[in-house]
Amino acid sequence: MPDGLPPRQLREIARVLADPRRYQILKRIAGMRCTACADLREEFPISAATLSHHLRELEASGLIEATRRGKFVDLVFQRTVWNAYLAELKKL
Amino acid sequence: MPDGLPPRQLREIARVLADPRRYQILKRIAGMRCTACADLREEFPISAATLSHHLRELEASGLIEATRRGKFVDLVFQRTVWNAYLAELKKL
DNA sequence: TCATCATTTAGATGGTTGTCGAAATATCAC
DNA sequence: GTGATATTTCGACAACCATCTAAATGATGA
Repeated sequence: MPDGLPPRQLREIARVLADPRRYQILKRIAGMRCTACADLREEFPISAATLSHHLRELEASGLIEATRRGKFVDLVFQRTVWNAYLAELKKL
Repeated sequence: MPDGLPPRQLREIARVLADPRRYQILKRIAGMRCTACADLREEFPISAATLSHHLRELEASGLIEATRRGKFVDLVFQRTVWNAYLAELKKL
């Protein structure tokens, strides 16, 4: 088992998780791989700018990875990071 | 196994956990039962008013219970709620 | 190149919240 | 009661943040 996440990242994740909409978006990405932001916009009543903002935060926290695929963006949940976060919370 | 926590409480917990100082305070309470706010004030450079504010939020989220004991306040970590929260996160 | 679609950036705004000092309340010791 | 100590409430302020619109960038296809 490698070391846990650095404190900085732990704080980032907790902060990112605090917004309900962002958490929903994360759940959706974790549930099925997303190939475009537009997929998400169909499910959440949110502007493109706001969605982009949330995705940037989620990526900065390490919970997702976003790679461009032509016009679209490929969003994949980083389960390893998620599990490391859960492991940290479990210590408490 | 009883039902999970209601969505409102899940959101509350996530929000409460997002503040680093509050998370530290929670860790301290979880680590050892606190019999006074003053115990915490010795460890964290924080005003009494701010500490009171954080404790109120922690209690409102259900993560701790606070009962008055004379001049002091007895703070106990609610591990059942914590475990329920972890169980919820684990679903993702 | 041009039109179009997907996404990001810039800038603004309204709401939330962590923080404090000061005043109020609660409880105990005398 | 009086005073001392512990905690809460009040009121205010600064910082942060989710959100939007509008404009810019990236990428495709004709």
